[in-house]
Amino acid sequence: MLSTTSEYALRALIELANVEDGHMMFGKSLSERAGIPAGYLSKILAALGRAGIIDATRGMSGGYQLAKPAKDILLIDVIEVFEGVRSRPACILDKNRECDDEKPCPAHDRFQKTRQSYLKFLEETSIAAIAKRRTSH
Amino acid sequence: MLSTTSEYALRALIELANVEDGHMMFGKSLSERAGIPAGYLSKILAALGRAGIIDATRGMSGGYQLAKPAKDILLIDVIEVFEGVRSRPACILDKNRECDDEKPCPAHDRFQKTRQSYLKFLEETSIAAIAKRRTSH
DNA sequence: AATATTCTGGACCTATTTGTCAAGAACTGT
DNA sequence: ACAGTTCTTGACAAATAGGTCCAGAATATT
Repeated sequence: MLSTTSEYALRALIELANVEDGHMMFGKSLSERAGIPAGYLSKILAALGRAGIIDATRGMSGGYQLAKPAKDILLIDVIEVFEGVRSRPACILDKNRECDDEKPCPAHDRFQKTRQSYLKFLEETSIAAIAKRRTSH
Repeated sequence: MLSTTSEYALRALIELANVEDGHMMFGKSLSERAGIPAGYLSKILAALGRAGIIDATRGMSGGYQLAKPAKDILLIDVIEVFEGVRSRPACILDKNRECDDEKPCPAHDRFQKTRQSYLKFLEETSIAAIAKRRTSH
């Protein structure tokens, strides 16, 4: 469904959403808690940083934190960082094709409902919504 | 969503479903009509043959044909040939995890509806259902 | 039987994804 | 300023997916 990289990114952001406001989490802890190879995670976090989704600080009292409230980070925002235009579900028979009501592929009608459901999930679900601990009390 | 290989397989089977009953289609024609590299398609068709989904005959009047009625070939049957246990939509946060109502991941509830919709689509849609021309009249 | 045709299967190649590693930059506390 | 820490970046390695090619097996026609 999602690439391994996107799964990693979401899991890391969920961990960060569960950190107390104003506090940071080290890459090492994040890696252990989310079950992600530390070296690879550092590249994912760097990309999320460039995208303005998280902030990073170096040094002893550094670490990572969300750059904005978890409720303002949507799943689609995260996935787009890593999968670009392929983030939104496309034609089930050809991911490079435009497939809509005007130019439907033969499976368009049958797949439509699932596609809409998935698209809605990605576009309307925030990190806050899927993090266990609520950041706002 | 699907791997390129699975998309190719579905497109090829749709073409075969639209062939007149009892007739065969050459790999060359299939490759052109479905827009699939001929050399790669031959491996995909060989796998579908070993899985009992299509039959192949060599020689001048040979080619490929469905091994059973298109209505009896479900999308999940095709995809399983190439993606194995990863065919069914799994946990959105970890494709290697068991994620169900007993041991839900934090996103389980929100993703549930989409997951069920996609699973149903794969398990209840046949090649006949998405081939333009109906094979049974 | 010879020939032309088509599928089969293995070897091989290329691109992408995932993962590793280390040097260097940035930050903090002493 | 220095030492200790943490993030950043680029080079590189491993694994997987996608694709090419061709010798050989099977089939039908002559």
